[in-house]
Amino acid sequence: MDSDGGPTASPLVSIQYSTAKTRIITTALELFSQHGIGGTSLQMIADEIGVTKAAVYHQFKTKDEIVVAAVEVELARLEPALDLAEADDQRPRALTLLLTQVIDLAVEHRRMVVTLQHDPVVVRLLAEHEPFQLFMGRLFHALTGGENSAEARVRAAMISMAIGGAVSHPLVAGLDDGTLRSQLLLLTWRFLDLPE
Amino acid sequence: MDSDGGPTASPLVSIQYSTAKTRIITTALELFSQHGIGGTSLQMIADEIGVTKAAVYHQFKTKDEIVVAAVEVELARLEPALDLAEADDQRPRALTLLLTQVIDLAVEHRRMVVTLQHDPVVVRLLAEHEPFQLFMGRLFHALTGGENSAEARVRAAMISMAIGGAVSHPLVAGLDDGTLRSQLLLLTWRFLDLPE
DNA sequence: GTCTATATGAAGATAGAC
DNA sequence: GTCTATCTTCATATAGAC
Repeated sequence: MDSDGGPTASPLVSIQYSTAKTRIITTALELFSQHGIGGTSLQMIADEIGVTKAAVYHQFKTKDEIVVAAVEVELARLEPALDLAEADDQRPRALTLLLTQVIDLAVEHRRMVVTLQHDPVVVRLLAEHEPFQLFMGRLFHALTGGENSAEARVRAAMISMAIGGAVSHPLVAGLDDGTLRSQLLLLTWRFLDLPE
Repeated sequence: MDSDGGPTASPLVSIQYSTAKTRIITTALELFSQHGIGGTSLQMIADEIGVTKAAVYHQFKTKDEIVVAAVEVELARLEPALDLAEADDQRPRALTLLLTQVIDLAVEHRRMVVTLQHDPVVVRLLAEHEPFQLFMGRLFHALTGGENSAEARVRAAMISMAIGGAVSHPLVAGLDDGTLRSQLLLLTWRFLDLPE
């Protein structure tokens, strides 16, 4: 698991992978969301695809590299919404836009979100991998509107955890996507005092 | 890791453990919060205490049993507050009481909360271990006030994840306990429209 | 309650052939 | 791009002595 110098840097922009790499990433994401990252072995990924471990290692030198690529693919989904929010100079509207997208994506990818937000391996990679740092910085800047008070920080932390955490909570497991989305929008707007 | 029939049932009331067991549980909790459960081996626990793996196995037959005991110890901290909330027939006051305690405990045990709320192993045990199920049922009944609408469910999920998730969020890592606690109280009250 | 010693399996990772 | 074969390390777990 631990490589010497950590994963090599790569930008957080939609990269084109070979079909073999793409199959591994897709499979890995599926398994990560089911078993967590620590609970997913390269053997499991290989078995699911129907190849050997060695074939997987031919595409990615370490497990960390697979995790980075997988997290990158998922995070990249937020990028268009983030770009839009940053381009908008009217604060409430930009925030509304961003959160709508975030909630849509979170609901759509329910099972994945908990891994991305809380898995210890992802947390470590987020801390080590500079492109992730920059991206999270942009995201939270957009969320706080540049404010840096204790209240702004706690509010941003709460709202991102509330959305990301709620979608995979047992209490809402029975709700269909539409209901969950509209309730999340409603309650998020109320929490942030945004115009509805 | 996987035992045949799952961990044996045991009630969620403060149980007295032998000093040897207590030492293992305390050490395990510390290591779990640092490395996650999957990232903590019995060897690490044994080394930290200064005994051998076999000595640990003498106290707990499987790793799952250690995890159950550890989670039980942490969850049990919420029990007095939950008892009080259930005994109170005035809804807003009971909820206020419960949440104040929850926030206090979450802030005090910041690093532990993320593991308890999101580690895949804990999630599995919560689903398998009946005493946990009952306890979480009580907790969410108290949170929703018995209401069962989609809005009540999403609100309860959001608020528990917002509190539990925010305390270990990088954005608030620099805040001292007092500041974090008061901001969480403020924002939680506002979110739930409770009297301040 | 703690130890030594050991069984068994699976993990991450590599070498080299096809 | 995939394979077989192999290496190393470490995990959970057990047996039996002190």
